[in-house]
Parts: sequence; C-alpha cells; structure tokens
Amino acid sequence: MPDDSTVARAPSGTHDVLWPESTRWESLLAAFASRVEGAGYGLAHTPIFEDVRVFRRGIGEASDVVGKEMYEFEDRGGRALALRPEGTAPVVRAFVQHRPPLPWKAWYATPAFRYERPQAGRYRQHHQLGVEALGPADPDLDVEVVSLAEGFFRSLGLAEFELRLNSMGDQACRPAYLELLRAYLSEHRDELCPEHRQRLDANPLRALDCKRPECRAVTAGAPSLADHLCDPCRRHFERVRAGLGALGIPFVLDHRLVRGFDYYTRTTFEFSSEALEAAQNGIGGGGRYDGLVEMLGGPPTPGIGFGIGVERLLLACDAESVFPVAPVPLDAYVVDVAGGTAARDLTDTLRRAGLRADRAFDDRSMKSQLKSADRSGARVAVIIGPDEVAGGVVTLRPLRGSGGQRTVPLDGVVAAVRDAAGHDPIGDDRSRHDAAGPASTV
RNA sequence: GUGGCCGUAGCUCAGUUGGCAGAGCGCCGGGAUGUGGCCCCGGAGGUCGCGGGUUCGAAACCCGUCGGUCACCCCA
Repeated sequence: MPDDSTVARAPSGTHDVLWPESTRWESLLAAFASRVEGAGYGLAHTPIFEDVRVFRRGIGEASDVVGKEMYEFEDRGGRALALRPEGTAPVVRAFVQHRPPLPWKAWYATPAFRYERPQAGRYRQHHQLGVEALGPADPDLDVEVVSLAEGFFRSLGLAEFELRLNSMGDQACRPAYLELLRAYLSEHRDELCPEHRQRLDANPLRALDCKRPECRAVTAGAPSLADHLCDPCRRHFERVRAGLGALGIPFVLDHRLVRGFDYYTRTTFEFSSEALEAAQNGIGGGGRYDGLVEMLGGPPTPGIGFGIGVERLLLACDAESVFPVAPVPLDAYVVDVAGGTAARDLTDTLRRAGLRADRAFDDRSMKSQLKSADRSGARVAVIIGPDEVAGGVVTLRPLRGSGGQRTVPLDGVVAAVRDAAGHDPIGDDRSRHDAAGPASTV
C-alpha cells in the first residue's frame, strides 16, 4: 500500500478528539477536578513514561498488562522505560520519591497505553481520571474513594450502572485461601476451560472471573475469599460495607471480582455501565493496595485509589443520553464585502473588547459569508459593505431569535454587539475550567 | 495473539449476471440589482484501500496484503 493512505491516519487503537467533542472532554475533566479538589485531592502530574520496573513490581510479572501489553522501549541512554499502562503505580512512585506528608491525596488525568487489539471501548491509548489516597488504613477512606467515583457518575446524570465490591484479603489470609482455592480447582481441573487449566498454578484467582460456562460452573461452588478473610480483613470489609450503606450507595458483593493487578489488597471495586451494549462496559475500578508503596521502595504505607476510563465513560453517557455539552457560541461574525480591511480591523476590535468574534476570509460572497456566520452559531452578524464604509457605520443583523437588523456608528460597534449578543465576554466562569489543570494532558 | 464482517467522493452509502463511476448530505457559485436558515439551478471533488491473477472487458470474481470494525483474551 502506498504510504499516503496510512501515514495520515492515527495509529491503530488511537483516536483524535476534535471540536466539538473536545469541548465535552474539557467539561468532563473540569467536573471531575472540581469534585475531587473539593474533597481535598490535589493534582499530580507525573511523567508519561517510567522506569519499566515501576510497573513490573506493582502490577505483577504474571499479569497480562505487564506480560504482553506494555509499550516498552529503550531510550538513547540504554534505560528500560515503558509508557504508563495505568495511573496508580506512577503516582505511588512519586510519593516514594518525594515523601509528602500523610495523608496524601492526589488526583490525576492522564493517557494510558496498552498494546491490545482495539475494539469497542478499548483503545491502545485511552485516558484515565483517577485518585490515590495514601496513609490511612481507615475503612472510611475506602468509603470516601468509592463514593467520590459514584458521586461523579451520578453528577453526570448516569443512572444505569452497577457497583461491585469484593475483598481480596491481605498477606495474612490470602496465601491460605489461595491454597484452598487451588486445591478445590485441582479437583475439578478437567472441567475448567483450557486456559485456566494451564493457569491454575500461576494464579488460580483468575479462574474466578472467567466468563466461560465451564469455568463458571466450577467456580460457582468454589470457596469464597469473603468466607476466609482473617479477622482484621473481615472487620475492615464489614465497615466498608456499612459505610457505603450509610451513605446510600448501592453495591453488590461479587466474590468473583478479581482485579488484574497484583498490588490489590482488601477492598476492590468496579463500576460497569448497564447501558453499554459493548463487551467493554467497565467504566471505572480500583481498590486498596496496602503493599505497593513498599514494593516500590518506600516505608509501609496503606493506599487506595480508582481509575475511570474517559472514553468508556463518555460512551456510557451517550448510551444514557446524558452529559451533553454545547459549545459556547460566538458573539459576532464579521461579514465584509468591502475588501476585507474592515473585517481585519473590526474583528480585532471586538476581540480586544473581550467579545468572541470570527470572520470569513478570501473575499467570499455575502451570501456565502452569511451562511458561515449562521453555521458558526454567532448571535449577530456585523456586516460591512461599501455603503457602510462610506457612511462610517456597520449593519448589525441578529442571527438568532427575533429582531430586525439595524445600523450603528462604527465607534459604537463594541457596545452594540455586546448588547445584541447579551454579552458573554471571555473570562466568565466557564473558562475558569483551566484552573483545574492543563487539558492537554488528557 | 486468534476468529467473523467490512474497505466506492470530505461524510453516509447505492452500484443488477462482470459492460461508460452514482445518490444524498457537506463544500463553492448562482437564482437575489447587498442579506443566513427553507426552496430551485449549476459546479468542483474519486488510482473504487493497495498489489497480483482470471477475462475481450473487473468497483464487482480469485489470491495476497494493508486498514477498519466486532468478538475472544484482558482491562478503563
């Protein structure tokens, strides 16, 4: 195939986010930022790539993400690096490096990279919003983190989603449970699907969330981790459930919920959209990772967090027809059929006055320019032709709503446009979203 | 990594048994002597993804390849 047909194309599994969809992304980020900053979380930017060991240690060598999905590369200095496949490990790495005072609550918005075969709701570069909270082992922190995600989804208007909850135990009780599970599964080895028959020794937990009917049948009778938690883990889990109940957050217990990263301990949770037809309907998930800081060389420090998939979340919003975002319209569109110098100067004048203004180029016909003005969504057209130039005036033509056009003196244009447009100058509350962080990082 | 389906104009797609490359939308111009939306007329725009094969003749049939999409695996 000639280069031309593939070179101008986003790499497989990646996509462009152009206006007006990009407006929606910014609004989503702003809504998230406002919510989590209002709960004491501070923005953390970390590099988009890290020493590959940051991911290997925490996520686990045996996981699919580390084993076959990482974008690994060597830089010119021979360092082994990887594009981040998820958001937690880098933030925890930053914590270990800088040791901010505890408790430390951070949020992030970042692209994440995994080399997988793309499909609906799954991309090689996707984007995650998330929080991490380090320090407290308090189950109420688990409740806070879960409720932040849940409240965020509700604030967007989502209603058709489910929260599933589980406890993975900790170093005190999980090893014994794993032996129990392995023993049970071994008895039924021949009934498992081929892949999990193979995997039984490496990670028997994985069989629990297998979707194949044969595995389902076996694991239905398998010992449940929830029944084999040590006392501290059991108490922790009970308090998390009680806390969610007290806050009125519905959830279902799912002892099959085994998340794919090794660092999880105790509470794990996942949100899935019930409105999404696609196979990939998980819109967010997370859990506690009380050993991760140590794995990355820090002092024993509990932690918990979640990640939300931006693309999937927006798909879920579409499926429920919620979170529409209308672009802010222009105040004025300058139509110049008198040579163009007036358009050049007048557009500049309007913009300096803080008004949102655009114009046509290339000396197009008046009909064509007005067509563009209409499509731009501008509230008013500012028309300059030979007559206006001769008279030192402009014609203001409302493009939306009622009211006829009128003629105003050139030096009264700003006031007239501001009046006709119902003034919505740049700098109002809407553009303060920038304070939430650079949108370009998402 | 494995499998199903699909690649024709900027977009959505027709294209009969193999016989001149099409429509709608969008874009540009005109109807309107200075006026957007609705309507009418005209115009620009395509190596039918790419390569090979079959044939008098291929967008169509065959093989390969690249790309897209959906599903499995796994995950946001």
